[in-house]
Amino acid sequence: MRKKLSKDFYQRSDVLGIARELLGKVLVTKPGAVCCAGRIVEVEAYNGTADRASHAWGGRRTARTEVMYAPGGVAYVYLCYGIHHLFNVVTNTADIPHAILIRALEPLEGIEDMLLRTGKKKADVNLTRGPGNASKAMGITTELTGVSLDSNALYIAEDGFRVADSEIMASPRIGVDYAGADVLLPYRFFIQGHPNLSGAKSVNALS
DNA sequence: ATGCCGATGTCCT
DNA sequence: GGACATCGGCATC
Repeated sequence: MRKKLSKDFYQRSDVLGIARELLGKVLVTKPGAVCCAGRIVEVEAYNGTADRASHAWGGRRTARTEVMYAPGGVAYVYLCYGIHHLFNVVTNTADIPHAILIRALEPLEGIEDMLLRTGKKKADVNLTRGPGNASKAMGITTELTGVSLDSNALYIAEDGFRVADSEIMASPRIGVDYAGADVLLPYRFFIQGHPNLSGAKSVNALS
């Protein structure tokens, strides 16, 4: 059985710990008549105003990023490169703009609908590999930004699946070369060896 | 297997 | 005008 994560889960201050705990949890959407579900296997933490890779670096605040300053437990979905809808989870309390990017999923339910939405012919590892692909497969668009994660249309649940600490790896984040020294921060977390992982398969630093 | 390129909304200089 | 939390296709090794 699935149990939705509570607001308390998201509103804690340790964004790195929350990111790690999201591995193995189940993301559920209902973009149409059919529920879709995928297990989270890769995430990246964005550590608020102090993090040069974050949209909220230096306290920046725009119409797009406003939702990052909301209390934790809502979705932050933004358009990347004008094309891809990237799904993030907002964490911490009001005015502390922490967020966690969901980068890859293992498809569990609604795979036929995922294929229709993505236009892919086969459910291979690319279906939900990478943040743009994962969001597209799950039917997540910028229309869902600001939506509470206790909504029936979009939530994250615990289903008893356990990820051992020894399976959890950390590495620098992907695609943030502009972030100065923060490029090197090991804020990407993933389940070791999982087939749906994005980025370089080979060299992945230990956590 | 690796690399370049185009698509293109939002934000920044 | 340029950069960007990306991806797939096509060219080349």
